[in-house]
Amino acid sequence: MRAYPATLVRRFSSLVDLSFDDEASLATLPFDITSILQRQAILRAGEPSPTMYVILEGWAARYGIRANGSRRITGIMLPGDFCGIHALSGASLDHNIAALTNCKIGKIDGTIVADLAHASPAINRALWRAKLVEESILRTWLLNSDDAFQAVGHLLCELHVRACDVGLMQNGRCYIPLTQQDIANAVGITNVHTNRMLQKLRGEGLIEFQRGALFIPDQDALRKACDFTPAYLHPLEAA
Amino acid sequence: MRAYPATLVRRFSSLVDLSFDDEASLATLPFDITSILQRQAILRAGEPSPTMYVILEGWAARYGIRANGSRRITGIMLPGDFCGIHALSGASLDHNIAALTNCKIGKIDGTIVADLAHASPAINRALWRAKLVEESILRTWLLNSDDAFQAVGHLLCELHVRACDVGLMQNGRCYIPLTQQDIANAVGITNVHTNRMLQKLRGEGLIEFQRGALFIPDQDALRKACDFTPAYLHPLEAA
DNA sequence: CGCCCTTTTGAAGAAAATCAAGGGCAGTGG
DNA sequence: CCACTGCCCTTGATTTTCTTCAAAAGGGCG
Repeated sequence: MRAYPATLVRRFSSLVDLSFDDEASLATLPFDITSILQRQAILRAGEPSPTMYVILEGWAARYGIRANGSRRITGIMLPGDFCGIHALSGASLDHNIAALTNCKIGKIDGTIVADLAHASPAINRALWRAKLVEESILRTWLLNSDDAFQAVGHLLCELHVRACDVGLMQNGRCYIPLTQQDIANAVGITNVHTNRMLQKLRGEGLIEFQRGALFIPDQDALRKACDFTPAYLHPLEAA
Repeated sequence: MRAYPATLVRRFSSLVDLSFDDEASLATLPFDITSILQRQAILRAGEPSPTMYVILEGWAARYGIRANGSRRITGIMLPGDFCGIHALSGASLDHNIAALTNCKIGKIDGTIVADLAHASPAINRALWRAKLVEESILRTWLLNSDDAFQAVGHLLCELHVRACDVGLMQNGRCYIPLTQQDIANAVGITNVHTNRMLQKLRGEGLIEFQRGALFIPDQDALRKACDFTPAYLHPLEAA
């Protein structure tokens, strides 16, 4: 049995230096835990929910649907990631969020978070930084979207680092619960082409990736091949 | 001679309902006006500037440089747009910002903005919403990046709406100071292909676009062809 | 006029999509 | 225990989209 508030504290701690009071506020933040089954919706576009959500367990994805019905994933969410920061500003969501695996998510009253942010500069900063990291990830996806090989490798680098950050790594391996179709939807290519890029990455000895289990034999080599630098994921260290 | 603070008030008003006090605070916000020449840098990646900037006149672009030296524009900025919201959270910028035209920008002490946001819920919300609109634009670019024709048309729709919003329209025409190379860098295709997509858009009677002057004869037709809906640019109306 | 920058055009080649089919693996049910 | 099913991964052949390379045409400006 994990203490879920720790997920929240760990995430905030990775973004800012928290005071004892801040930690206490976060640790005692009241939230309802909801279970979501794999491939089910967490939030739908247009919902003006006054609630903030935190992923406590499992993986989720933000995605949009194109006119032709195809789907594009625009973000991956891991334990500790927020969704619904838009709730703080009363905006409505413009994309969908669905569970990639079975998930447990915490629902938090948005006004409580807003009050907390108002009371604590550090928590306010953390929320901004979390959003800025999301934005950096989006810009990075755009930057890499020109070269499928690089984009696939870069995505795996990103997910590897983020999974590692939240303790999802065992023996240098982590389980990435994305099908090749999911990766295709995230990178903006077809599943067939994704398969070929993965084979190329495997063929060059840059990754081992089977049944979701990702192992990166030589991190520097992969990062160099994919032009990946992790700084944008860690604003605290960078500053 | 324009009253530049009006630019700021107009922008905030488009994001939230401002009280008289809020308007007064914004209108009297002290900022230094700096002129930037076309194609010159406004901010460079890595600068941990404690300053917030507002575009007062002219157009600017956010961009990143890839390992191979090529450039990708990840955002266009018009008068009233902020850059340096990251300053509020002490983060450093992970991309570059350069002037597309001669610009006038206002430099504002980040701590003053932070204080203002702390004192006024509406201003705080406005800053969040501004960032959320930026994020929506990024997600939309990702969503459209699979089809060059649609992406080019969609970008023109976006810029048309945004230019209109800030009063840059005359007789249904607006001047968009992007070269075809710029559009190519924004959409993630080559300038040659951009040229052909523009010709296709012209050939289908969807746009008139010469020397930067954009006219859209039938807005519905273009929007339908490019799967464009402007809601994401106007969070206030949407809510 | 001559220069520079941008747009346009053409032809060839690379990258990725599409279409279609087969193969592996886990779960289900007889 | 085995056949069946569904989902995902893999492969091959073909077509489309986009890039690359190269060159010419157009406009603004000294």
